[in-house]
Amino acid sequence: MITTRDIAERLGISVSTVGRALSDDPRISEETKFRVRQAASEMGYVGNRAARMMRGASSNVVALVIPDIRNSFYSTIAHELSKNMEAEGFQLMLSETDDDRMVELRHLRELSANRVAGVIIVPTARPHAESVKLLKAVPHLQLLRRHPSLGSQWFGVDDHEALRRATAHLVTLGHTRVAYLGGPTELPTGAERLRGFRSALSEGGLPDDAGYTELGPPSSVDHGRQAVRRLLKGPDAPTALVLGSIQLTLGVLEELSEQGVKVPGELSVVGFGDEPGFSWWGPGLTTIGLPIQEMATGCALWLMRRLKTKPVNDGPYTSVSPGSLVLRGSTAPPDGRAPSRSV
Amino acid sequence: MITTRDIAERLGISVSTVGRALSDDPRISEETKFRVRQAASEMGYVGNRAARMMRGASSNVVALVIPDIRNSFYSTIAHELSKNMEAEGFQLMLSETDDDRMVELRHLRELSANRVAGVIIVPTARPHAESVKLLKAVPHLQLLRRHPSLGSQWFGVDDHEALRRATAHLVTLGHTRVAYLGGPTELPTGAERLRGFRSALSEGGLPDDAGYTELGPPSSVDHGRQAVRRLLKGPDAPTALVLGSIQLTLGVLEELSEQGVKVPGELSVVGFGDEPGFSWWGPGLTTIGLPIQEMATGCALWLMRRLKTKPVNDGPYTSVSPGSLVLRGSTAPPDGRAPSRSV
DNA sequence: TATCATCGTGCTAACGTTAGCACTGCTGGA
DNA sequence: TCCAGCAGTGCTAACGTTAGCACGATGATA
Repeated sequence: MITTRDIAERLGISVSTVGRALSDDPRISEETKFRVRQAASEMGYVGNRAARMMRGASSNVVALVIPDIRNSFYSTIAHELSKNMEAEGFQLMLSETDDDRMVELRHLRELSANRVAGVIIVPTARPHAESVKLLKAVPHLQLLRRHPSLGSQWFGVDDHEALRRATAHLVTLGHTRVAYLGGPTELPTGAERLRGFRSALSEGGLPDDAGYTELGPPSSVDHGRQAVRRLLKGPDAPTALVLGSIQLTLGVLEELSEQGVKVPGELSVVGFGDEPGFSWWGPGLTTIGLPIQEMATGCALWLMRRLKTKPVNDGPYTSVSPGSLVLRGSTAPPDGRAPSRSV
Repeated sequence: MITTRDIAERLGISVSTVGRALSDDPRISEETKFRVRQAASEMGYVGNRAARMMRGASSNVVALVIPDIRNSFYSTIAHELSKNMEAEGFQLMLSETDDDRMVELRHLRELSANRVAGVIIVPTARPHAESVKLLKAVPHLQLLRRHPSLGSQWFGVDDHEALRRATAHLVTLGHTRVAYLGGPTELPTGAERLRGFRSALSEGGLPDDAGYTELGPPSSVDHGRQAVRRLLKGPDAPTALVLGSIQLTLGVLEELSEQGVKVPGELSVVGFGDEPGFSWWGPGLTTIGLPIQEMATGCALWLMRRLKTKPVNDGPYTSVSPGSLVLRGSTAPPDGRAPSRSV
């Protein structure tokens, strides 16, 4: 690897001059700068950020810690972040936790060792104590999920309100046997979504738990398939279903397609998220749309500002986006008056 | 930030001893090791990889340079890589080029400055000369696309064969007006896929270009929609369509759904890739399945081995996976004898 | 008793870069 | 004529870690 020293020796000048020329220091004459740049380019010099960091410069790497990049929700987040940060000269480190707190911890250790400038994290349900410690030493931001021990910088969705609206839509249509399939209440988002679901039921004068609630691993397509199979069994099967996770929605849609369940005739469905394919699924999936891009851009801007300016305004910051109900064909009154169609 | 020096001072020993204790050097007594580890843990010491790198250690970061992480093909790749590398103690840096060679160059500059240990890249059509230079200074691996100047380490799909088979399937069904919609021939993959398409037509005794070929930006869902709109206009519209990119496929499916085109009655369709949703689109999309996981794992293993062992076996290496045709309901003979259904 | 290997530890230099200070000529004002 | 000021450059130290060498103490061997 070529160093400033190599350039200095070749030009017969000092390393200081080379360094200053390369950083466009006004004290260096234009002629010297030109010669240095010329030589640097010819010799293929690339500055060593590790060395620069040793002199106190901060890294230009921001880490994104998420459960699974294959979840298109997170890949959209990653894309938006990457785009915004590239413009500011930052690079993105990607760490997948698979919702495993020990994997999360291992990643955070590595990220700390690499002295990343900042971390955007979708934390696991109960982060390890050491993870908390490591995160606290770095500017960080929680995304979607929120764990009290990780501070109050948080960007997320109003999960309660989103699920409340989705469920209210079904209740208004006249459904009384409404099921919910979502993530475990161990996750703050899971708890909030379930709460929203129940609020809507209560407001509609329905019992807030009639045994139509299935909770489980939120990132498992397979679990979605199995759970919906269980829900639809039996004489008192629900006439409507609200979902609380993208991956579960994918599984449910696959299963309903395969079983040929008539939607919305036999079952009305409200999905979670708005993936490519949701619009052409059966009669079109009514779903809870999430402002992913806006959130990601918000995160990026917040963190960039936080990293550029000294830690001035590090007070609590939360940004809550509402989510919106996208109405398509998969919801109708329970008696099936609306056109019903097998999927 | 806590350093080995802080630990040394607190324990009244030298930094050398601390360093050795932390790296489990056999020369240090167990008692000292214990005290050092204790102190390090208490004080929240995290080794500084930048400093370690200055002493010649290599970084533990591998970069993945791709057009767009939202493309689920690439997110699957990223996931598999990340998983495999985490197990070996490596971290993943994510760089999106958006198929822009200048963005690609900027990323490669940053990656070089950060002294990444290796790079896995899906190169743009014509990488910048400086990009080539930068890549050559680092162990790297081309994925999917292959540019001659970037060396001969390459993992990819047999695009020619995949498209040939897909097209042959349609020709065998009796289609004579078969259209292709894919990426530009500027991209090696685009060229190969088009060649495969034409091979199948020739083998079936059909003219290998009857004006049913549309090439364009392969990552643009919108372009897919527009292109299929153009293709279906006019009296001699094709009766079958083969696709050569995932994003284009997504666009085409959306457009066909919206326009209510009968598939496979009016048009038989073979998609590219196998996304969630392809199975429930209309009658089920017949599509070209890609061995994404296998490829990603192959890449990861190759690069890990390359990074662990000294640059011994750096000869040309290519791995070609075939791809497989997934038969579903979207293809049928052109006269529409098969059950036709509007999507 | 003298010599020597062994164990555990300390000192120092080096990695590449940058910031502070020092130095050399030169110009211009007193 | 002398000195202040300035432009342009060089020297040196420092960042945190690690490897090479050196050192003192202990126990074993001749």
